[in-house]
Amino acid sequence: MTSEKEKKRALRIYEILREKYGEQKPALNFSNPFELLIATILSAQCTDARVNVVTEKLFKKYKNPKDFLKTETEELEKDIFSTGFYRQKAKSIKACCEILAKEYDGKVPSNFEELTKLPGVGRKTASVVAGNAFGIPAVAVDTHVRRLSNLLGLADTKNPDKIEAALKELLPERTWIEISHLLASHGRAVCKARKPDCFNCVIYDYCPGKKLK
DNA sequence: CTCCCGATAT
DNA sequence: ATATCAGGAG
Repeated sequence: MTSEKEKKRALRIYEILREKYGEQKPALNFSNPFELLIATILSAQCTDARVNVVTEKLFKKYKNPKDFLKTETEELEKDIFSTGFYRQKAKSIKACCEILAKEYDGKVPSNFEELTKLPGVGRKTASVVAGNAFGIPAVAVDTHVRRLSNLLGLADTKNPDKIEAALKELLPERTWIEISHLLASHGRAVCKARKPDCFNCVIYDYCPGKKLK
């Protein structure tokens, strides 16, 4: 139940953000699909800035799934400690690498469904990898996208899967990968969770959830 | 719904 | 000192 008017409005929001923030690339540093996969797993409940600090050293030490498999879990836990949830993440990465090595010849699968089956990889992580490593249209719903989508009236639910569906319905496929980045960028820079800077918001006029006058 | 956990803003 | 931030699995 998506009217043309709503689609128009959503596209307008996209265009304004696109104008302000320009070409978007992931805030996570990576140089190949495997690195993006690992970085995105680490980014769960952790800022991208922190993940980048950790991966700078991490990717010098671990180049491929086998490198991770050669290492004791305890050592890996130390290497990723500051990203939080380090036991879970170390376990996920190990299990992930096991599968990549055995079933995918050490490569990262390039389709969404296969990605989702990997340990520690949910729809958000799978969308990030599919979109940014392989150019497959996908909408990654992280906490920023969730918050801004609701604030902007692009979605009315806390359920990430439904937000993803709503954004895909509202916006043309060519904008899918970018809209996640744009909403996240705007969420980090201006429409911050703790203290939204509505004064400096370029989409203020489109925002029913504005906090300041 | 609960557990997993450190970093940072206030 | 503590509230808030940031996803996935069971």
